[in-house]
Amino acid sequence: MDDLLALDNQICFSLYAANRAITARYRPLLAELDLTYPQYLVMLVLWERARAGQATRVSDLGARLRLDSGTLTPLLKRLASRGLISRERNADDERVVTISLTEQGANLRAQAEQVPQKLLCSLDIPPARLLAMKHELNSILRVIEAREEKGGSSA
Amino acid sequence: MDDLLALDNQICFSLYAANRAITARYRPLLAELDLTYPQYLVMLVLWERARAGQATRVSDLGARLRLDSGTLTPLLKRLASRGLISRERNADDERVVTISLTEQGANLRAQAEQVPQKLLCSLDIPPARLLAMKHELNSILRVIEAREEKGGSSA
DNA sequence: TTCAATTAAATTGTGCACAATTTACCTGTG
DNA sequence: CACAGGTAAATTGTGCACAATTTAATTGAA
Repeated sequence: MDDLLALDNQICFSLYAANRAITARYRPLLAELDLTYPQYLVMLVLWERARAGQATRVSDLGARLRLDSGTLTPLLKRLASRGLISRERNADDERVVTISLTEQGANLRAQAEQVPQKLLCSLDIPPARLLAMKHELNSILRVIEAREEKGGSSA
Repeated sequence: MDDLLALDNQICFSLYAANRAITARYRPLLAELDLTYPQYLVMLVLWERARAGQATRVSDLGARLRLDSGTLTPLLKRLASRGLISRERNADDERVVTISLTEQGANLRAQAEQVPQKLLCSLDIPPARLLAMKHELNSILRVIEAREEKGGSSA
């Protein structure tokens, strides 16, 4: 049975299933913050950049999370309507929208700090193993994204 | 810098990004078959079970792909409207819907056979490495799903 | 200066995911 | 038989992803 088409032989299915399973593990933890998983990722970037004193544009979030404005614009509007962030057109370049944390949004970080630890407990997998896996995934991601620039489907 | 909240320290983000990157690699290949990625997964299960002479219910697809009827019902309706599958209520248990391949759906397998090979080329990553990764992902998936049954967020 | 080309974000439209509810049907017990 | 309890799929509603187009602003030549 060396069937390349068998579901169990698709790496991508393992990735797809594992991703959804882990996201499902996050869900109850993030529900306490009233955030979805993509919203949580956006907040992580914003907290990080705020600490570094960097302003954040929609396109910065897009570059970091590999998401386009079609995904981000409505997501950011929802975060804004909840009072966690503000969205402002730049004065010197009206095309650009700058995203800033409100005080409430900045304060949410304290609660979020417990999420990674809780998730690790909830997974109950040796952290070293998760770390190794993360490196492997990142390295694969780099390969894929490198090829993307060269437009390339090989053969 | 041991900040657990840093985006780069979230395993889940690597998983999320890698999953989307690989799915994006599939997209042009599957577009030739006029299938989305989840539709492709459903077809894989159907081809596999048809070969084994097994009938397939909506819930079988759900169990295999970890998807519920909320996702599957509309997806299956789209496949049916394209003539790739048929959906029929069971005679002896009217709650159950059996999914069968049409001739057209069965024939599509021939074209799909080239997809895994093309994807491997397009990724240009040593297959052994992908295989190792798949095993690791599956093993993590098993741990998560085992805990799920016991309801369990640890501590 | 003028206007074609670019750029940033928003909009539109399709298709997942998934929670929650609903509908229809089956099964077992009294 | 009646009917409570459970099961299978469908429906409803929200929120991503992402392709494709649009809007508005900026830049850079000729």
